[in-house]
Amino acid sequence: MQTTQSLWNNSRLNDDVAFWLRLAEMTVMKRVADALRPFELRPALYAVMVLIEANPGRKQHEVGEALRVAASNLGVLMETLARRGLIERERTPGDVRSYALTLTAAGADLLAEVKAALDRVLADTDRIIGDRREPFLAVLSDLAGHTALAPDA
Amino acid sequence: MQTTQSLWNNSRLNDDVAFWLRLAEMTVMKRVADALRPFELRPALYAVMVLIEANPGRKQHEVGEALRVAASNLGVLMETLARRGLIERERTPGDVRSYALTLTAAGADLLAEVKAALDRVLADTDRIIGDRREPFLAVLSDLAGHTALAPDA
DNA sequence: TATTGTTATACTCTATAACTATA
DNA sequence: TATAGTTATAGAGTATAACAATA
Repeated sequence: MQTTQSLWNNSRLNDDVAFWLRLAEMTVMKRVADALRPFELRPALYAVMVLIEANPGRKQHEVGEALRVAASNLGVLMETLARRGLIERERTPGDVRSYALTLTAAGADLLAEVKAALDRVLADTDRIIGDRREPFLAVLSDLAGHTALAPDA
Repeated sequence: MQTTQSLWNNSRLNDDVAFWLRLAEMTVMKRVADALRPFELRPALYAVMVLIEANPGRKQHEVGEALRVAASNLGVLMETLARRGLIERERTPGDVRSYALTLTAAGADLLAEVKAALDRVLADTDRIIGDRREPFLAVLSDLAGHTALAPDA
């Protein structure tokens, strides 16, 4: 049955970057979400943990900017991770309003496990991408506005 | 301020296709959603209309498969479009259970307007992608499993 | 038995506004 | 005045299961 094939071939969507971007993102993120589920983590929570691990002591709104998560939504994510004992929030000395975010030992341990599990899933997508990885990432970064990589100088 | 830059550079996410895919998709689809809002359409509704226009008479579950939208959710979308008089659902002669989907004249008129508005937005992303368009679309298609393009022969 | 489509419900992520407290 | 973070609420999309009607 090649029903869906002809549907796409007849459609303007076949040439539409936006919707192929959407389909590809859905497919990949679904795999990521499935890999995270056994750890009771969702993509947003995992991304927060990775960023905190790589940048300990950062403030909440800094993590939010990097991940494009609104401050209001990030607060809930942080509360979830803190309540599970995976991250720690300490008031910064300089500014009492903000937190310094770090992973707890339990958080670091869990993250190591998660990364291993996720690597198996992402290895699959890496294989699909093959040697097109670098130019592909470049386009994605450009489309994302690469504000997270190269802010207006 | 280059706060977010260092956050990404220190992070494993910097090399992670899944999350760059997510950021790029969010950025582009936000523009699409903004362009559709004046017409009181959402991305999912627009995609349905385009697919019906290009493939008149198709059944509901066929459109759902092409767009990767579950039948349960697609029914609501169709009801929305039908109630606005943008699509028409006629029972197929061969199978009383299924619908033959077509755009109404009003639906076709609206879609033409929407496409013009959307072209202006997508032209912007096209400019960013430049001559990398073809290989970029190829990777996206591969990641999406290209089941919508080349079903198991 | 399998398929087409519907209904209901829950979950995830995002967006917005109003708010407190501090700088 | 501006910033850091919280709370509440709404919206869009997805996922699942149970269901009726038909093939």
